[in-house]
Amino acid sequence: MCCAPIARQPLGGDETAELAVLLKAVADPVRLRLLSMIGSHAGGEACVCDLTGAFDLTAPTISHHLKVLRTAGLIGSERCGTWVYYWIIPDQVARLGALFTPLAVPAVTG
Amino acid sequence: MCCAPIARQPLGGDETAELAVLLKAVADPVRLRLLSMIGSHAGGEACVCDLTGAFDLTAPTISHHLKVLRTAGLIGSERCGTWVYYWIIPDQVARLGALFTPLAVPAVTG
DNA sequence: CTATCATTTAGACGAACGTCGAACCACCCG
DNA sequence: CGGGTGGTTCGACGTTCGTCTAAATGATAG
Repeated sequence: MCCAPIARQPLGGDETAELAVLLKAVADPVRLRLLSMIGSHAGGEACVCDLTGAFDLTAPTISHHLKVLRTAGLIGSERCGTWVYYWIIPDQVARLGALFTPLAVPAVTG
Repeated sequence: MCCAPIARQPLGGDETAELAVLLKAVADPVRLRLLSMIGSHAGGEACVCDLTGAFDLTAPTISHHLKVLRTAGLIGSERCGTWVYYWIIPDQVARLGALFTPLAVPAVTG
């Protein structure tokens, strides 16, 4: 599956189950915004301390959402002294984009 | 917002809330598969009777998932005599694809 | 070593979700 | 009009999710 065509050919149960895990990870306002903030951060890396301030949520909650994104393979993290930095993993994110692109153009009568 | 850039600029709370609704609609194996089946169907329209057989789920459950997709604006439906037909709404689906495409390429020290 | 700050883990609670069975509505056929 | 079939709506049940507080881990400063 190089481009994950949601259309053109019906997806099987296994594929959708795997992709749904990925989609569930981003199907939350906080996580979507976190992903956006990390992805748009200068240098490609963002510290947790930069992210926490943007929400009216407690630190453990932000940490929880970051863990979900990391478990899904969408972001990576590394501790650098006192602070922890996060970055986007482009390949996994690209799968999401490629999923719906073929559906944007209507199926030309099969 | 012409291309929904998840990266390049951090998304606001309102945008993410709206997009999360769209993502939640497809963040389910059954709905993702339904969307795929409808999108890949010859002629661009699929009858409910064609969809129900592919799952080990009851008809009400399939109907529920179709309603979620329709409420999200991802598919349209019409009754044609005895059967009900569903089709993809490309514009709304395209938003999902455009969301992650800019993130696929790493932020060039933006 | 102790104090302090940044982050994660653990446990608990209310809300939302996915599924089902039963009942209901819309249409076709005699 | 009455019966049968295809789909949907309703109400309920168990599970999962998002959030919190409290406590634990890791790292720097004194």
